[in-house]
Amino acid sequence: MTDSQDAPTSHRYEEIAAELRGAIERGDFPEGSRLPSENDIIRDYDVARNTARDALAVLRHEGLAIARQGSGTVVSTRKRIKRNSQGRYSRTPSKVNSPFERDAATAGQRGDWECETVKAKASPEVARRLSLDTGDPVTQTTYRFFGDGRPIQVSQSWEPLAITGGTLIERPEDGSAIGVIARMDTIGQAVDHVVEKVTARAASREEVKRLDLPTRGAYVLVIERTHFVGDAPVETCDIVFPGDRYELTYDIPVELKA
Amino acid sequence: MTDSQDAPTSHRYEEIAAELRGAIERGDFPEGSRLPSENDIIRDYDVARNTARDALAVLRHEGLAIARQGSGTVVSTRKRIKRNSQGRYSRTPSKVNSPFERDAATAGQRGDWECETVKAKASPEVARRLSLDTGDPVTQTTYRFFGDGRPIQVSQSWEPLAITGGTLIERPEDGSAIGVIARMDTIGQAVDHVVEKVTARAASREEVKRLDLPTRGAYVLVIERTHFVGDAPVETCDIVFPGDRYELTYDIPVELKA
DNA sequence: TTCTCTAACTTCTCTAGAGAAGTCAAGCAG
DNA sequence: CTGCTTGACTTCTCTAGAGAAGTTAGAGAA
Repeated sequence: MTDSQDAPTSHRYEEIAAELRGAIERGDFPEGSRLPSENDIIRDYDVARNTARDALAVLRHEGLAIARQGSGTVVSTRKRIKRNSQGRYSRTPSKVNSPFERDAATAGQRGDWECETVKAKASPEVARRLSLDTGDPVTQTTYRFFGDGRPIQVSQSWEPLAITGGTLIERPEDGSAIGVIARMDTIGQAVDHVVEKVTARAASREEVKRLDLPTRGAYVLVIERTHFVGDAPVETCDIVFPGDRYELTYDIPVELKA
Repeated sequence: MTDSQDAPTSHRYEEIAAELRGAIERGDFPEGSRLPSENDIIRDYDVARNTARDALAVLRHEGLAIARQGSGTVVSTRKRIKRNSQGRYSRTPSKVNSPFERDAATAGQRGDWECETVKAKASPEVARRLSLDTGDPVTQTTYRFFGDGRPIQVSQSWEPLAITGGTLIERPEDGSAIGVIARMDTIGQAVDHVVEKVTARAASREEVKRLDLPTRGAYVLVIERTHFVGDAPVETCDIVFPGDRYELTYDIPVELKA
């Protein structure tokens, strides 16, 4: 629930942040417009540079503003991209677009992506998630997704070569089947459930670069996803989103009365 | 995936943060132990106070450390509490403990909670989520959950009085049935699915207080949950977790071949 | 027109302080 | 032994600068 009527504090940087926040919510600064610069705030409020920076940092952290060195601090979009698990994991996916493209279209954005596949050896973490031994061969695919040209999602997927090696779908971009479930079906692996673990954490330096996030204080949503055939994992994947830009929806059925 | 081998930077505060992070990972500072104070860092690294603070801020933001004014900065626990949707929404829940208590027990913690119910009028947001009109009467219940005595989850739930008013389960703490589904069953409302929307955002000042979070840079995971009988919502709820302390798991079935 | 350079911005990093506010243990008064 | 005060810590807020690094619009050259 939104509780933006925060109590007043006696701290100068909070006061300035609250004033700017109010101005943004009132519409004085529409999306994409420039907020007062550090020097403007220093002059207008008669404070030191660090205090002005702290005020802007509050707004940045709330996801209300984005700062770019040399360019200024602008009001960011507050619309979240909705990612729905419902209909995402289907045997018969759409032939014309991917779940990601549909999510982007729902948010009024043009979806686009790039990917790269390499053969690698399973790290201890990947081995654990795929029930392999460390060092076992896997295909590792790195994706980057763009919304209207700006990166909004990165992910990395691993599949055991013991399962896909030598088949038509050894590389995710090969073959005509779209999506892990349809691809695995073509080699007789019938995925029957998918597990998604959701966490939030600070963005790593690598993610800051790849997702074009602010250098200080950015956080991300991470989905650690695994496709299963019975108890056997056949694919695992890390999906990383900018924390303030996404909304993940899960629709959970409740079993009927016994 | 963990990528803690971040590239070196030419920034002093990042260097200091990297050294301290390394020391923590090496085990030099076990969980709960005190990190060097600002004054220690000023002396040891010959930097200004703000630079020392920036270094500690990096670790705080990563969830590696927690600062308390007057007391010091200590290494925090990195174990996440696992919240599993699997088995959470059941017609026949355990009689002896709640899902929350089981989650806490799995993390080796003693679970405890407090709650308070009032009658209220639906806000526009609550009305939208419950398909009511703004101002319609609802019961509003506020919960706070504790793990080993420390607050680790707060939530607020709303139910339309039009459904529960005058029944035995008008207030969630009344009656013998535990959980929304079992309670609704006793008045003939058969919940058949639950929708959970997961987002991450900066913690509000209110949440900082109620969850005992650091005053700067804290973020939370939020689940916006609604119980449905067919298309009709019968309960909606906001659940707020400290962002770096939880892991949410969803198990999604995949329909068999048609 | 198109390209390049420059000057005037912007944010980011950092120094060197000061005082407020909170914590905590030691020692003292009862 | 119990309760209170005191003092030595701690982090937090803020001042008043400086230079580095990145961006951008406009002037002038080709």
